[in-house]
Amino acid sequence: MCGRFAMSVSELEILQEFGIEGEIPDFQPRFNIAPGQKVLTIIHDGNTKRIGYLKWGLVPSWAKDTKIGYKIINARSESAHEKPSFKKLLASKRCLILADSFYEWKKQESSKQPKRIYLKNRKVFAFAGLWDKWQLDDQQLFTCTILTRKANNFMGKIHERMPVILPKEKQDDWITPIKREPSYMHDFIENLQIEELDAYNVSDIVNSAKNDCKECIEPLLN
DNA sequence: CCAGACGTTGTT
DNA sequence: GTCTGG
DNA sequence: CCAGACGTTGTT
DNA sequence: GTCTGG
Repeated sequence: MCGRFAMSVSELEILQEFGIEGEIPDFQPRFNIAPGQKVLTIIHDGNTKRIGYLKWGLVPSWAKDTKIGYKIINARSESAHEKPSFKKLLASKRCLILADSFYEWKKQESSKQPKRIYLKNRKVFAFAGLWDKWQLDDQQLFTCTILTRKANNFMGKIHERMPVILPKEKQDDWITPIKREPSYMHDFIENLQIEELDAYNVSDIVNSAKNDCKECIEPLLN
């Protein structure tokens, strides 16, 4: 699963890495992003690639209220193409969710050790995400969820599952403004090459989402 | 047909 | 135990 | 994901 | 909105 991550690189690095023009409103590096918070994302609206924020935790357009969002922070990529809640989003509401690392808590006998996982090349990357727009009267809400898959060999040492990370050369493909068959997107994900990952232990200061500070991403000594 | 769920992870 | 907040 | 709250009525 | 269960 993926329930916490970081996006601590500079604005300039993001603009360059994802080929975006202009600037990012309210930009700030984040060290401890939790469900329910805004996350930096890129979509293609048919004309241009747009960078902006979505709230993490999917609230489908049909939801009667927004409470469901707290639960749908991930979507299983193995079955998303046949689930009523995700099928249509997979066809036409795909987004990049920007990150430079994510956290997993490895279970020990009686405790949990938080770990920071990042690309071996240490670059900023993109999770494969789905988004939706929810509306009721004059309220509207744009939300997203992170697709997951079975852990690869490396991640398996830490956790059963892992987020879907898009290799750089597949990012534009993922957000192409063309409607795709859900099963096509399922195969697309299944055939992705999983990036080389690395990990280190971090302080349990990261446990509390109130601590959005640099110490969260620093290697734990001893 | 209508009613009711629609999700994930981890744990039991 | 379950829900909310971060 | 984890942490922390979770309730009412009446009185101050 | 769309799918499943009855």
